[in-house]
Amino acid sequence: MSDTAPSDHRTRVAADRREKTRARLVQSAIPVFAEKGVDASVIDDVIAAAGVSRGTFYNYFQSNRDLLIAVNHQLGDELILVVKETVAGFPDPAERVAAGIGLMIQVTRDKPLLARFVAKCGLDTAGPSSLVYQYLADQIQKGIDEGRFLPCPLPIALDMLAGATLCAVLRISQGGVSDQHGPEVVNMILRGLGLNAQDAQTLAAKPLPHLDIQAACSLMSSTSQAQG
Amino acid sequence: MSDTAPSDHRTRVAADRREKTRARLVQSAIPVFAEKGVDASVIDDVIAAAGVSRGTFYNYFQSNRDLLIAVNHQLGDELILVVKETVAGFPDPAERVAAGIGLMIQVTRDKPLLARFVAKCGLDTAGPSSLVYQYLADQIQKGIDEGRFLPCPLPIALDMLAGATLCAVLRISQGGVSDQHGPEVVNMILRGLGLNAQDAQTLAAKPLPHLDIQAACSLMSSTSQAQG
Amino acid sequence: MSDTAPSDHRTRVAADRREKTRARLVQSAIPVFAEKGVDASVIDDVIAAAGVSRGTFYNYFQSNRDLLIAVNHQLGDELILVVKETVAGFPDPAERVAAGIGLMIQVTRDKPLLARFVAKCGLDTAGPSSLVYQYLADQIQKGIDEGRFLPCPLPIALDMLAGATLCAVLRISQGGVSDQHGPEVVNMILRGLGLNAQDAQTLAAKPLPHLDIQAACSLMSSTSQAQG
Amino acid sequence: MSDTAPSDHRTRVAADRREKTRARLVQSAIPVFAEKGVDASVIDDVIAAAGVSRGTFYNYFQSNRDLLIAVNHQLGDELILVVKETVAGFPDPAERVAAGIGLMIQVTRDKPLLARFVAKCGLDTAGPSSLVYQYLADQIQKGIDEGRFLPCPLPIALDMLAGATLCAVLRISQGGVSDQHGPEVVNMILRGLGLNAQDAQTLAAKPLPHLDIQAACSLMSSTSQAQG
DNA sequence: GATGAATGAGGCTTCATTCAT
DNA sequence: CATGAATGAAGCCTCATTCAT
Repeated sequence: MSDTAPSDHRTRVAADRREKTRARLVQSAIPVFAEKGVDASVIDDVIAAAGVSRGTFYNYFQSNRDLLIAVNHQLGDELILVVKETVAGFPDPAERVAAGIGLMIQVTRDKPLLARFVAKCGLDTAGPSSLVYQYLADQIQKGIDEGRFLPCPLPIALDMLAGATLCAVLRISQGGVSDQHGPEVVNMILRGLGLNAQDAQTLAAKPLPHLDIQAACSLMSSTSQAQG
Repeated sequence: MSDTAPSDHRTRVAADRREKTRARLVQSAIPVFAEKGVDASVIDDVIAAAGVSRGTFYNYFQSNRDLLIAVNHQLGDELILVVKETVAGFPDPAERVAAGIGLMIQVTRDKPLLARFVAKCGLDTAGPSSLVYQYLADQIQKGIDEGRFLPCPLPIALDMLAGATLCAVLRISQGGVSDQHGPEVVNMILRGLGLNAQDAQTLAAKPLPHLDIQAACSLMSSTSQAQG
Repeated sequence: MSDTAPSDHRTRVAADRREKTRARLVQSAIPVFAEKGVDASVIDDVIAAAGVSRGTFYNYFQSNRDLLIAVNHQLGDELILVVKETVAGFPDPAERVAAGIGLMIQVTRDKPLLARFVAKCGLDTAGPSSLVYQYLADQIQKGIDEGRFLPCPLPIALDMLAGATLCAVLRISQGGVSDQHGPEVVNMILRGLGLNAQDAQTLAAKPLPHLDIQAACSLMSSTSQAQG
Repeated sequence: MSDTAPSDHRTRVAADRREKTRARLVQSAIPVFAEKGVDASVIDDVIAAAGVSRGTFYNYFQSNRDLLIAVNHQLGDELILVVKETVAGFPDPAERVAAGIGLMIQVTRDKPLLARFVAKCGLDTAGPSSLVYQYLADQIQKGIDEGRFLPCPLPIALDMLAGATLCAVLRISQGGVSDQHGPEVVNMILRGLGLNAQDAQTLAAKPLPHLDIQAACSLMSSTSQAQG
């Protein structure tokens, strides 16, 4: 009967198991990178946290660096995707940017572990090849085209935006910032992009749309667990 | 006794030699940190470059970290001091900030080694305790008080400024940026701080004052040597 | 019962498949041993080449070593058997030895893979227990008894013979030897065994009988394939 | 006073220490290679035997292989040199070869450790670049030129000679050979090279000259110690 | 029988640091 | 003070072997 495709069954079961173990490793890696940084020796901690053997790690990742890339992909790209969808409804590119940055900062406020991860790994991680850069570049270009932002070379706008956000997250990860931190950062960035003070203020102060992060990001559950 | 004088002499000679060896070590460390980053294994390369023995290194620095701190102190603080003096003549705080950031970016353009060092070590290094942060905070506060900048929490302004500048330097360290890169960055930062577009543009476009960096920074000679 | 026949059939089919998989493994192992040597890590390469899973390997061989033994058996013993048959027609033991060694060297010339295998594994493999030693001992003893060879302790003759041949094969495996290499080696060995220079020369120069190696050795096909 | 050249003194003391440690490592390595073979993992045993730390090993040798090369150099080249001198007095190249091989075999009989080393590492070790090959090639060529040996390609003579000797040593290392083993091997080799049976027999039977091996070979003491 | 994920012992290598000279 | 050999903890990585499916 069900003997028809035993190899198919076995194959699928194996693939499932593989995927699960891989996910366990990636998830376990986040707090470790968050604590020790990009260049640290990480494998021992990760396999301990994931509860797998040393050898198993090397069945999935060739190195430290490989693992970091996987984590970045999952964290970074999943995050940007959900933010992107959430702000897609806004017709004004300036508002999309404002809400996008605001949401990013909000998420890191809610998930201290994530904040620390970004603080430790952000620069090495969020290189120009990442989705974040791609997406932001698009938005800024549109904003310039539509006359919302003042014309300027994209890289410079991106750097300002990314740099300011990164430093903000860094500060958040060290604790003790007010609820207004996010909006203030957004405000300043918008002015930098060329909005007048009034518009920047107004956009930055708008309530953020709801972000269903659990639904979108496989890794978020663990990050909140790990830090309450 | 008659021992006083010769002993003094010997002491002074010894102190001189001590200082020289220490300087050699610090200088040799810069390219190594610039190439390998903050967390890398560094001592072997440094002592090789400085031409001293392993043991000697530990006569001057207790550890890796110690050395990095020394390098940062020398590079960062010396740099900020000379910039500070150079821009002290401007009565307008906005212009002081503009010229200051412009000069910083200019220096990293002229000294690729320095750019790489900042790119690799900047975040770890230029913490809020550094002179840079102290000085900038002052300037921004004054700018706000004098109505040149829009009011905002200092940390946020500092983060934007530092983040944008750091990312700019990072980009410079990777090469291929135009001569207008610095001014554009300054322009955007000034707008972020609250200048209107016209003023920001004007200030950012002003020619930078001359910076006699050789005179001020003991380490600059080596950095330029190493990179032509 | 009526179960007898189908079960027999199934059994036979299963046994066939077993034998086939085992042969695939042994064959795949030859180039790996030839390249990496006796002590190297081998299993991964072998199962990859054979296209079977890790687990399957252990259904056939208990260990690395087991596999090597199987390969040796197949390669060594099959080879000696066909050589033995081929030279069985010669009445003169000296001629049997001459032709035997000549054929061995010829085969390694034609099959570089085999040469490399012998070069890497020969000493470990061709111990005194192997068929080769058994057979050669017989022949030499007969040669002594018939007065063709000078009397001497068998082990010494065997060592000289095996050592000279092994080194010759090693050299062949490194390439660049002339067609006369085999005959010259045989010539020298025969002299060592006690033939006079003239007889040695004559026997060594005789054309070798044809050896139908494909017919006799299950593994030869693959070895030639692998090396063209 | 003696303070004139303190650095010279220090330097020499250090160099002495270095040389001693290196020698300890090389010596300790011989029995390990002899027991475990060329390809084995050897470092742990060697450092244990030498009583140095893991790190120290890497101060002297980059790898397993490096160490083997050093051992070979010391053992092989020192041995060939002393043998060479010992037989230099004989005017007849055939006698030089006979005595040389005889001495080699004798030494391995007297030093079981050495025999086992050669047995395990000989083929990998005594490549054509070694002094042994160089020296033997010279002798054989001279023998041919003087008409003592029959003309033949040098590589073939070398291979026969080396192969036969190597196998003889292998057998010796397994124990239980008679005192006549050496002479018999020499006898057969000489015949192979083209001496007539009578001359070969006579030369092989001659008593060997005395070899003061302790005096010549720095490592011999330890090898005999280690094996009584 | 076949599969392949998981294992973990075993070996390798680096490098900050110490210390006798 | 300078030297540089020695240290050894700390990480890295491989691969023969097991075992649930």
